[in-house]
Amino acid sequence: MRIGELAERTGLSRDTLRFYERTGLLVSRRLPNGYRDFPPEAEPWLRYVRTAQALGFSLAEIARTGAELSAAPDAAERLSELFREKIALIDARTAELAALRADLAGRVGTGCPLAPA
Amino acid sequence: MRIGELAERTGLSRDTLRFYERTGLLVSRRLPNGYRDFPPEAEPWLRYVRTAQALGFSLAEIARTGAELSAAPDAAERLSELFREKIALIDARTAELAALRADLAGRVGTGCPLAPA
DNA sequence: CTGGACGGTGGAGTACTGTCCAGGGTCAAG
DNA sequence: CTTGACCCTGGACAGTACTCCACCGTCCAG
Repeated sequence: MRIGELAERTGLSRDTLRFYERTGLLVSRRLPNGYRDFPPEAEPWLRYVRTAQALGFSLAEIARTGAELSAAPDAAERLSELFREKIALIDARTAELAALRADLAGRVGTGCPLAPA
Repeated sequence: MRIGELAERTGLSRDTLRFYERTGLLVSRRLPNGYRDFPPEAEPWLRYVRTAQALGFSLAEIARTGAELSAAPDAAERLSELFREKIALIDARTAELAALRADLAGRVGTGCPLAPA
């Protein structure tokens, strides 16, 4: 698939996709005319990238696990493992948010809401 | 309180505090010798800044609400309101994370974990 | 065979959030 | 009066994640 189609499917700009390729986050073959040719997996991969990014990972970190992944013989199992790690991270993040929420809720309506918790 | 003390109390660097002041996130008086003199409220305020930052607000946005706040006659009530807004945001964020978690959990162990959800 | 959509490259620029440094002033203790 | 801890300023630099641009090639429809 060429860059325009991938851009439309993922909602990312062409420039962003080229940028991702430069940083190793995305790979492509080249067509005889020099155009990039992305595999169909690029689309779900980019969805995953968004997820990881939303969890606070930098593009460099995501690229690193991506590279590690394509080198692994048991890629599917490794990826499942990554997903489990991300789930644990989400649970931790959720707990942090709950604590923050409790802290803020406790301050609502106090005379001096900026006082130390 | 001088910058060194505030830095130590908040765990931020002096440079970061000066940077925050430049961007309007923090205000200070000056001592006769030119040293910054921060009010005691600076410390809880910076804790609040951290919270807002963790929720994804940019420093500029935080500075804006801060300025608005100190201009408001009913500062305490306005701040309580801000807290309630942040709580709503936390709830939304938590829901997003739950959806993300469900998505990932559904993909764990599938033969092709990168396939569209 | 020309126009327009699409693709390529290299490089500059942007916004944000700091971090570091040189050069210099302030102040209290010894 | 010197030393050391602390403070000041202005400005350069860094990392992240894009975004935009000029200039050029490719390809297909009419």
